Amino acid sequence: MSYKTKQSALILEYIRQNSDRHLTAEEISDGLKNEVGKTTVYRNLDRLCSQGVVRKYLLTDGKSSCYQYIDCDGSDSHFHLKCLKCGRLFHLECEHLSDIDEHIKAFHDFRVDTSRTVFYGICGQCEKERD
Amino acid sequence: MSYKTKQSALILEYIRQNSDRHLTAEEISDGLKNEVGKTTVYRNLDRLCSQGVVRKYLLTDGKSSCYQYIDCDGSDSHFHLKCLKCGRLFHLECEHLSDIDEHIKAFHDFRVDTSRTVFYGICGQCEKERD
DNA sequence: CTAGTTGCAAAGAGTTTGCATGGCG
DNA sequence: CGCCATGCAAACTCTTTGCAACTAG
Repeated sequence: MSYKTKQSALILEYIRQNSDRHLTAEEISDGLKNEVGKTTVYRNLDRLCSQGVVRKYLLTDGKSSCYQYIDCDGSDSHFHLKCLKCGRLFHLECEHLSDIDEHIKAFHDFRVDTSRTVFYGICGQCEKERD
Repeated sequence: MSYKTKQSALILEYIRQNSDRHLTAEEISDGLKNEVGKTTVYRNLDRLCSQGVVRKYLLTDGKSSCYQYIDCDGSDSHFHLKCLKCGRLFHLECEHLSDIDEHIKAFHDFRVDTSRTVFYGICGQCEKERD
């Protein structure tokens, strides 16, 4: 039902090695110069996305979609922090925050999808390096 | 530096009256049928956006941008809840959550921009009407 | 051999830009 | 009257689709 091709292996390897960043389809295609066509990148990302291996995001300011490999996910309730400046994505796992979604469910009658929810802001490093 | 035209007034009025929803440029253009061109909608939204009157969002699943009038914002720290099903946006103001950003700042070295951050999920009403 | 995969080219969708016209102040 | 705003059409960008060639199993 699914073949292992050179291209799909390259794509998966690439997003895995860059799992700390959001990647656009173009960045992936460029990162694998001349080895994988852009169409194939899109199709592979789609498949990986529906398999739950990759997550698709949309930038708040930009135009194109971003994709990111999911290391550690599943039933875990954890949020993401996305730096608007450097673009890095941080995993946020913390006792103090683990019950946010439960609280919102109980008191605000809203079931939060933590995997879709991203906190946007500025990370500590960028804050220091402000220019 | 900026004229009041019939069109810009119509656009502002429309998004104000729909400040509980995210609107696409097309919805606004359609809502004002034959009265404002789509180009003008885009240009007005851009201007309102840079003036801080309107906020631009990108759907997590969709393709087009959404815009929303900002009623009550500024220094206030409050989050938004966006229902992935009905598309409505809810304001989340709550003691229990008001210190989330402070906590993340203090313990996770990340300055959250609450105005940009949206919790995605399913609202109580849609949960009940599940079909 | 068969079915899934690739990649070019073309089609689509959303947004932006160029330019002549129109309207506010 | 001067300057900004409008809106059509065309350009652009990102993504998807059609189709023939290719390749893993």
